[in-house]
Amino acid sequence: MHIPSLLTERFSDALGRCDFATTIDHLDRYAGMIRPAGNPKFGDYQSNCAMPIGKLLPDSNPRDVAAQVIAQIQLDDLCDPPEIAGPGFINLRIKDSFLQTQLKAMLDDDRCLVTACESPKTILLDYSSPNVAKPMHVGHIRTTVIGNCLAKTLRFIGHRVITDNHLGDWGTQFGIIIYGYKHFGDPEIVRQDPVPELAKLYRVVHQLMGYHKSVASIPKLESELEHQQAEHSVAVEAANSAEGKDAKKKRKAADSLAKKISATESALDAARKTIAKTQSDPVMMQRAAEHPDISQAVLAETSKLHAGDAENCQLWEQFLPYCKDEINRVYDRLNVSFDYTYGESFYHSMLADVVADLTQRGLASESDGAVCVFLDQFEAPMIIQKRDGAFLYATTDLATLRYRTEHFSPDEILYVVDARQSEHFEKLFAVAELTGLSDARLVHISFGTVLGEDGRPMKTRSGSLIGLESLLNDAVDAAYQVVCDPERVNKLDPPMDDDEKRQVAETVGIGAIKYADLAHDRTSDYKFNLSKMVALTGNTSTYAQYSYARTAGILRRIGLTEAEVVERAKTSGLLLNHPAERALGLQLLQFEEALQSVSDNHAPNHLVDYVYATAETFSRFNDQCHVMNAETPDIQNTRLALVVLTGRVIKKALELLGIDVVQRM
RNA sequence: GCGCCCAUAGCUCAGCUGGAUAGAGCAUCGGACUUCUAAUCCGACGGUCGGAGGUUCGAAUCCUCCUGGGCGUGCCA
Repeated sequence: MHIPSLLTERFSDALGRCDFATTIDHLDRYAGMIRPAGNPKFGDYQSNCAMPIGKLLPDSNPRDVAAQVIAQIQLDDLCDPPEIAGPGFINLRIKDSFLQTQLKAMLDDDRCLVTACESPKTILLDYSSPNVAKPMHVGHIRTTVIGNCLAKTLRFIGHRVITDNHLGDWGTQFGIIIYGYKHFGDPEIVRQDPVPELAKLYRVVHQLMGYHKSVASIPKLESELEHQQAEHSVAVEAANSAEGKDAKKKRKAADSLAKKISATESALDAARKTIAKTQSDPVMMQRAAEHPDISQAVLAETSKLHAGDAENCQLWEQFLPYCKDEINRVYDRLNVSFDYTYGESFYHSMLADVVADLTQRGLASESDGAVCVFLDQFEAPMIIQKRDGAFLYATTDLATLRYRTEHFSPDEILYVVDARQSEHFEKLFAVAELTGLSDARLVHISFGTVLGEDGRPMKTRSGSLIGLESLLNDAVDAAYQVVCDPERVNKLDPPMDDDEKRQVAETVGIGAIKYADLAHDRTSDYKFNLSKMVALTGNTSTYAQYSYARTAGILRRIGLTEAEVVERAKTSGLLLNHPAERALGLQLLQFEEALQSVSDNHAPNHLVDYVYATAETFSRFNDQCHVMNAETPDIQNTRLALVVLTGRVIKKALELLGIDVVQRM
């Protein structure tokens, strides 16, 4: 049920019958100018087509155009008589009888009256794609949650969706683990308890690498800082002695130097912290002394792996399943899954061929020892093979694109990846175009950064990234505080046992993080605020989940199953008597509009907005329209039907967002 | 230097691709529970949409410039 589409058809017909039909091009563009009414007093929808058409006609005005359209349009079954307002708006109010008929039909439809799209496409979604062997952190939330939501929504709309988690399973992080295992590992412990042990080995080697890197960087940073400070004082003097426009310019230059100084200072600070962390631990200090060239050694282990060294390949094969277990634990908890998990390693054998192919066709060429694809639009080329012969992620992405094109022939490929990589994707898409690698529509679904309270990318106090699991735990703990608040829980009969409490806390806590992420516009950064996310009030998952629980509670209380409610409503019919009933009914029929908008714009926040609006409309209904004390049986049946439909729609919408519901909370 | 992105209420954010008086949520203040869970509902307060021009019936939205922030920028991913 997509009411604007219905209205668009009617307007299309009407416009075609108007006097100006032959003089105006693209009439359908104007027919489609249907929007929800800006204000309830104007009705439910409005058409804005008369204004632009009026502008195109020399001896006519928008209100005349609107009058002519209204004279031609056939809307009797759908709307009350349309009204012209303001400069030429056509205001439309949906007939109650239409809403009632549709809601009745909705009772029998497990798709909540969302029709499958007419021209399904094959859409491949690339999302999540963490590096295995490395703990998942806060940065993985967005790609995972947004990708999951888009995949579910597009699939529900009727597209053929293929999800592929492009794991980083072939990079330096494996060199790290292999090195750690060889030097600090205990085969027995790894055998018995592989997942935490490998994670520990990763942390140890990573810390040692960080330590040496920081030690090496300090003198450089210090001299850089000195240099910058000298430059700065010169610049300040120059600014002070200059006049007019010149002074302003020089002042600006000085300010930009000051900014560079503070950046260098914070880099120094971070390096010192890293060093201090290792220095405070005698065991680690000794290891650091014993492994001075650890970074190079790790790279060497990685190269050996890539070159097919027997021992390293065997270790990689041994460790990979455990690393996958580790991330799968998080996916299980997030309730996220993929059709395919071809990691980077899967494409390893195809990389040389990609380079050879492009070189042979004259599209790639050697430059400074590296193999590059030069693109007119970009200053820097896309490098596909390093001077030392190693391949890069650009190479892997090309190989991946070729494989996906050959095996899935997708109409579209969506890459759900951080906005900071947009230039990489522009280049990748340009190369794909240049080389004819794929005819699919390639889209970078970019997203902003998760920031801390201070507006800086979210980090722990010591400067490291925040682990995803601990974040989830915090959210669940916070949710538990709410769920177990005795004042609330005591109202429930029968009382909640510990098991149910824990389950509700898990569902609410995980939901809170996902919901808050999806609620923001995909492309903007947002500040992560746990206490707001699990808050009891406002636009949170808690509110939506609570609304669902209320619908379930009403049915429980009245002692009827969904099927029984549906049966009753079908025999007695649906009559919208109260404004709150009507508002809720209309809201429920707008589900497809929300999903369409998510799909058109790859914008999950539009679905969040819809969920919130639905929950809000239900709360208002719940406040004003009592079900048990309804004046007549027919009124009660109508309200029960609305309760059931609301429950279904909220549950389905949350499901598409990747969020579960509970029966009571 | 070059490129991309951003600036909306005290705070956190929307704003459906140019439409009517710019909206939510927090926060603040004031109302509403003998009734299906008050995690609710109803009001009030709060904005020169960073600034200046331009495009037109009409601009937070499109164009130009300015200011202030963020990110990226030849061998990491």
